[in-house]
Amino acid sequence: MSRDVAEIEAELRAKGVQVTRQRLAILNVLRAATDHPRVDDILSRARQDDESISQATVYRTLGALEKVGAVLKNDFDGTGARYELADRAHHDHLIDLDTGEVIEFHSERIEELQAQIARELGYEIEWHRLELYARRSRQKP
Amino acid sequence: MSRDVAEIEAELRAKGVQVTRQRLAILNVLRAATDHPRVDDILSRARQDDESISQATVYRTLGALEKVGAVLKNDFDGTGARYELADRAHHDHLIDLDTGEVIEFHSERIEELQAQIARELGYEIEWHRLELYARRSRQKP
DNA sequence: CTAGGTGCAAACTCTTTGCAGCTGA
DNA sequence: TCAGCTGCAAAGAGTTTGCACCTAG
Repeated sequence: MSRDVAEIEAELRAKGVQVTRQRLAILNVLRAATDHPRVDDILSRARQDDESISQATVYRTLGALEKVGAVLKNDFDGTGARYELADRAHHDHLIDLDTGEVIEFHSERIEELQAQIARELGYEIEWHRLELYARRSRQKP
Repeated sequence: MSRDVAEIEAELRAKGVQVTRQRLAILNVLRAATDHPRVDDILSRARQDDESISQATVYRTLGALEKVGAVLKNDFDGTGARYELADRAHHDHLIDLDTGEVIEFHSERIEELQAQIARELGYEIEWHRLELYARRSRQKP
């Protein structure tokens, strides 16, 4: 998976989304990120590329990219949005309560159970959010 | 489950939490609620009981109650916190994207799978959040 | 009596928006 | 060219906090 930015760029154009210098800088930041950066992090990282980019543009760009499904928005700790590129397979998150580290995982079985539960309630899932807040297990001391 | 407010009150006292007139009003609001009210809703409902209660008190009370595990905080749509009494068995939420209605459900199988996944990653779950955003299934038309 | 709670209003954080100028296709 | 994007600064929405007074236990 994990497309490179040129590919993402082409897809955005195909969807009629303008790809500007600023948007490219933001996409590059997300492409390079191994964490799930917050808006301010994205802004400061993008500024290393493009000195003049503004906070408003970052918000507007992330909003636009989210709308076309190019990025995913999260808010693990309720202190503001965190973003990631939506270019890989679907996954959920486990958040290390001590370090804040975010680990991605996927369980087809859980996905199926969710769909089944929704179906039984008369619903079809549009999307879902599963976050596990956890601590490292104690190893034998 | 579903304890009445007098019981909750006693437990709070046992935990060293002062139970004031205002806190009681808020607990009664949550006890009576069938939805997952936002802070402003809780404030206005509580004011029917106690005219003078302030917004700051609602925020501080909900914070205090959450800290001792008496209430649960949610934020389904990212537009602010919603609260519910933590007096029933654990459950997750399905949010109707068209009506905003919140349906509670529980799956022991999903809980187990979550714990298993965490274990495999070397973690122990402290708590988790599972939200299904869904629409009513099409019936045969 | 007094540690802790309350009301009020100001302050804060995160996010959105109006506007005039800029720019990608 | 010109619809759409951008920077700036101001405005919003939700939440927190300092302070003087009040009150549960």
